[in-house]
Amino acid sequence: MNEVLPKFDSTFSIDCVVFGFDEGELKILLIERNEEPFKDWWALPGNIVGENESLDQSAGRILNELTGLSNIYMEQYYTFGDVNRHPQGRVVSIAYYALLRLGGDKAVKPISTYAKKANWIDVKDLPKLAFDHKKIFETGLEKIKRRIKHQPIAFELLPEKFTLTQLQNVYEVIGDKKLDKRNFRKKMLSFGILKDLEEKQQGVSFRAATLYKFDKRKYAKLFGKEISF
Amino acid sequence: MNEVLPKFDSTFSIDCVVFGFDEGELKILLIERNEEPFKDWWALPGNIVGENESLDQSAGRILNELTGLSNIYMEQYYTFGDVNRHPQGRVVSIAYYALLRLGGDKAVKPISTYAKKANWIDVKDLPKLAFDHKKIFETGLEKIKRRIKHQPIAFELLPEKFTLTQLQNVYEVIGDKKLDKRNFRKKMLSFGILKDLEEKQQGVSFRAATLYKFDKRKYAKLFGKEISF
DNA sequence: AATATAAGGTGTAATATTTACACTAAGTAA
DNA sequence: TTACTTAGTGTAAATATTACACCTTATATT
Repeated sequence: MNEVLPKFDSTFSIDCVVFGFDEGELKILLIERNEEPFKDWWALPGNIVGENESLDQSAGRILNELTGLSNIYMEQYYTFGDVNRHPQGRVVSIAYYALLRLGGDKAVKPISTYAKKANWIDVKDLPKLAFDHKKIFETGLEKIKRRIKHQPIAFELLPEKFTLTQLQNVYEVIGDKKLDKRNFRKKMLSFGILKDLEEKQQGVSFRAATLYKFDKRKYAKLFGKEISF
Repeated sequence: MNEVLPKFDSTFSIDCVVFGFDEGELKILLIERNEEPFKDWWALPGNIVGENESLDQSAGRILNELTGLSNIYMEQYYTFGDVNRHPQGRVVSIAYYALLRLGGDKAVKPISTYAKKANWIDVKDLPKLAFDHKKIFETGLEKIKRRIKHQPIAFELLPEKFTLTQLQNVYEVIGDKKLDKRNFRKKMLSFGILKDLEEKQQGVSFRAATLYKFDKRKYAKLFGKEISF
């Protein structure tokens, strides 16, 4: 930065790819737009960054307005800045993905005041999206596909207590590949980052599975050692 | 984006961490600032994004102005947007790392008109940096440390024709860890992405090593298979 | 021309990891 | 009691990783 700050018509926004996992399906939250441009189109939730907000704060706010939840797991992953990506002017958009637990106790219902309509939609069955949101989504999906191989993000998509089969399911759906049950369990348990809760699933037909939770402390101690799926 | 675009005093810039590798040392390009704020401090090369420039174009331009080179390997890796990161107003900065070949035929000399002074400085011996550039640098270094394990970016730091020892050196310096010569060669060659040029180094004292080049076509064919160091 | 020097280049055995594969156990529902 | 559905488990073969030391080759020196 070698000049005094020049100003021209430009601004920046956040767009969020909010992933949720439910019954073996990976979904994202889409909203139906109420305003031009792209009125009535489906779009990623997003908004302009406030004057006194950091990017992370802004993303957190958007997610909170949309879901009522705070402390959602969230990572910034790429910034989209093509000149003409927004028909009304230069808008650079910083993209975040968020991961959240759909299944389990409480289902997440998008808050209707945020947009005309908001729905969970299976990533395999997405409608056309406004702006360059298709590209933003695809980049985000690629990102979590890579990241799940080396970082413990799968747990963010599951309820706190989960079964090994559920966990395997997350890996299978995101990696788009069936995995061997015995090998999956052996490897996953070998990392030593799961805590056996010595507790069984409730309210299922048929044999109940053992519940586990992700052990953050033990994961932190791996420091440096790579986990790899 | 649900409103008409609001405007307030804000802008965005690009900052670049330009890595170069030479004789076993990993360096970055720093400039000495000529203006307030942080006059006379060392900083990452960067600039405001032009009105009609995409982010990638802007980063390319900055690197071209600085080095005279185009087609430098470059990746956007993170966007920094804390409210007070720039003392003169809200500036969101999109960070890129660039990798370039210092060694070999032609040394890269930073162009002096770009800044009062520009130097290659060993990453192990960096001065204090302006703004939040230390954090930007550290994030970038982390990024390439991770990325070099799974993507063929090491070659970008070497001349087109290189020896296996030089390549091993890149991995050792970036990974901050000595590697076994025989194992390194075995594994690297096993990927089948290096082309043996059947040609020897010139002008070295002592036994000349075989030269290789990175074979992009073969790498592209690996599609999906992961390379892993 | 003989010798010293410095880096290049190579193989193998021990260990660890990954893969492929199929049955029994447990709990629910009819 | 039986049928159904998912949970849970072990082993052998193949592959990948690690640890490790010496000879080769080209140049520089005497």
